[in-house]
Amino acid sequence: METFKAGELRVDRDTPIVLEGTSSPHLYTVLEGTAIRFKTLEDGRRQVIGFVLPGDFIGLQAAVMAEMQHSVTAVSAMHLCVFNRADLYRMFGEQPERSFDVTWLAAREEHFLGDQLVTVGRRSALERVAHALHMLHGRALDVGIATKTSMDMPFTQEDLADALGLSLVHTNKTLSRLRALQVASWKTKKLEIFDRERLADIAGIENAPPPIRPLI
Amino acid sequence: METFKAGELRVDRDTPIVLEGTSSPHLYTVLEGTAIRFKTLEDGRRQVIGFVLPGDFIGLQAAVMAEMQHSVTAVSAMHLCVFNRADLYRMFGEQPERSFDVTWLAAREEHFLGDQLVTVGRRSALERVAHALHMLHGRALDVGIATKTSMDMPFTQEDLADALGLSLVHTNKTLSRLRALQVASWKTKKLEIFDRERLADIAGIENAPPPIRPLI
DNA sequence: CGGCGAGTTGATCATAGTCAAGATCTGTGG
DNA sequence: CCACAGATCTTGACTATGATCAACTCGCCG
Repeated sequence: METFKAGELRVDRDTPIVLEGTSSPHLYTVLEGTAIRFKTLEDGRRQVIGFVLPGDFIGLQAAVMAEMQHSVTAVSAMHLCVFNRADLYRMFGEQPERSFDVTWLAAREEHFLGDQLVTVGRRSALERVAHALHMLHGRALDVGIATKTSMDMPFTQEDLADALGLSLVHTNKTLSRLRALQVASWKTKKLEIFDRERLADIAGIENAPPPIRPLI
Repeated sequence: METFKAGELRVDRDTPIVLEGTSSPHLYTVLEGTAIRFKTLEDGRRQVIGFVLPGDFIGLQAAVMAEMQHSVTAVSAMHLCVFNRADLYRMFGEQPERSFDVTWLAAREEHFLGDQLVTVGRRSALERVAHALHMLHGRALDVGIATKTSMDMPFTQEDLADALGLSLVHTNKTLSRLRALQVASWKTKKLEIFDRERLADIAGIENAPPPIRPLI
């Protein structure tokens, strides 16, 4: 993978990394920091379609299709590894293994989106919030940026609300409920998980361990 | 692509093609007919995460990841082209072009899901139904199974409701509204589009023609 | 003719949205 | 170190969109 590395990039919180409708000559993997993927309607309504954690790809869509279908903005300071779009195409010719891994990542992204769609389409507010916290904590554990009982939450409650298709107010009230239930508490950029078991239960998760990811 | 073709398959309406949580040794492209992709919660709630039309891939997730994350069931008689999972891996080594196209398809699927997520998360019932009809008609036009003013709708209203995160009853009432507005009418498996322009307008769609698809 | 799946319609209920006001937290400059 | 401003979070009161329940109709197939 080193062969294809074009450089590194550091960006601040709130920096747009890629924009919906544009085609960047670069794509990125996240070395450090977090971001949100989202789409915006003309009237300002926003849907967060995913959370970007270390190890994730940014800009694959633009590299493969003509242009990005969503925007990505940093929610904390980030450290990115930069690749050239053209090199991706070259890689498909030279490194079938890596190419397969890229497709794996795309399939995984599809999987996340499907899950999110079920959450937004068919779960109640309490289930949604529980599901989101469970997933975020689980993924953060995977990449080693969380402990069993707590993690940093660089997102705002508005980000979460927009991810879940709920209003900010209702999301906040639902978080209070989870706090009252002694399941999880999110205060001042810090999420504390008191009972991950129960959280999964409320979210309606039956579960299995997450798949092994390829290293990129 | 002929090299990798393992056979053909004909299935009836209501036949499950792949199941969530399983890994099939095959993957398919649709030559004819339609299907739905969906996920089910233990308590029976169902979320339709996509509609499968001719030219679409089925089973890519299972081929790339360990197992399928959603089920696919035929909603009309279908004619499928069958490939072996193992051959996909071989293809990545032998045909970089085709491999890139497969990744393109995965990225497109991701795009559809993102759109759907916006619809379910942030649009009103009327907007959702309008958006879904617009998209289905648009895609059907693309693959040549619709005219400018009408198309076959093998789905039930329950399928649509489950795709939009609405109840069946409310979906039905919203369809009545669109009929009253003289925009579109869906009666007995037939969708009629009276005013595609207006439909797009109600759905809140601004924009551009769909991307060119690679032939597989 | 009878039965079943799908679609239609009305009445009532509940979840989540909106509006509004206040509290708390954060960063900035004096 | 403090004061202030803007962002973020919190809580309450009221509203509205869509869910649920229930009954009925229609079309199709035996």
